[in-house]
Amino acid sequence: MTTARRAILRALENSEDHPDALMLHDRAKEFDPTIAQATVYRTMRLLEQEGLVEKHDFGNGRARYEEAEKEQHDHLINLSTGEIIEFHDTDLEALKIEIAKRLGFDLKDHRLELYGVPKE
Amino acid sequence: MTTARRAILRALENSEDHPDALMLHDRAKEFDPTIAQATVYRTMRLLEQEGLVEKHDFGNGRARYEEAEKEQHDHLINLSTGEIIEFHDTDLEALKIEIAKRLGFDLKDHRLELYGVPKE
DNA sequence: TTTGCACTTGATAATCATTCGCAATTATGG
DNA sequence: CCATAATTGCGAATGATTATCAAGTGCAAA
Repeated sequence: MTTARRAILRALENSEDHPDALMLHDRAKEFDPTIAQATVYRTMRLLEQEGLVEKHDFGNGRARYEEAEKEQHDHLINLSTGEIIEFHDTDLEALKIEIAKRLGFDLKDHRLELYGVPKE
Repeated sequence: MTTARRAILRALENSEDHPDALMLHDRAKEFDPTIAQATVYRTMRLLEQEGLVEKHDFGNGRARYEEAEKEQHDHLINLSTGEIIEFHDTDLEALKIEIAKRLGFDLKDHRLELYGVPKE
């Protein structure tokens, strides 16, 4: 456990949005001003492998991260603002597993993103 | 409508898998040996904007394409082989729309990928 | 507390998919 | 056919991410 990693972890914990590597770098610099961008990438990869972080691609070319301990959820992206909304639906979870089973597979992972605009 | 575009379209029509830009380039060379990689990218971007092609990211760093006229479907990726299986589920479609509505959004687009391994 | 040493780091170069710039070529309307 | 606009091929540029490598750091054993 090093200074750099502590800084990145704190930056991540303080982030309610789903930051990308650049945002994390900026935020981590507050705790360790000399931290390098490469260290952020290395640490996020490490945390992802450890299962402590989830990496997402919301389609803007760079990966977004969030802590992984939370209960299972999916994302709705507000196309008007870019805001990311988390949601959970039990029926949906069950249906995903059911569909995979029907096709002859054990579901190992999945990814669902809804893209929408505010009603009316 | 140029030679290059005809070659790319034919390559795409002949592809049942979900080819990436490199695969399309190789296949299109069969019809137009001098075609450039950049032309494939340009053409795919064009076709996507026209709504004739769908672009997917199955998590291997490069985009995969498929014709867009087909009926709505999602994808299940076989983690053991990389094979991509298309499926459609009416309940799932309805549920996506319903969830977006519940959150106050009109669903404009969505992306669902299931990753699984063959049962037992 | 030192020391040893494996693990990290910062800086920078390398990679990989994709996009750009531009001169040369081709499609197309008249 | 001709003129103009659109498209191509090539190679360079881009942007996110990863690799390299010498220097620095955490930490367990002495």
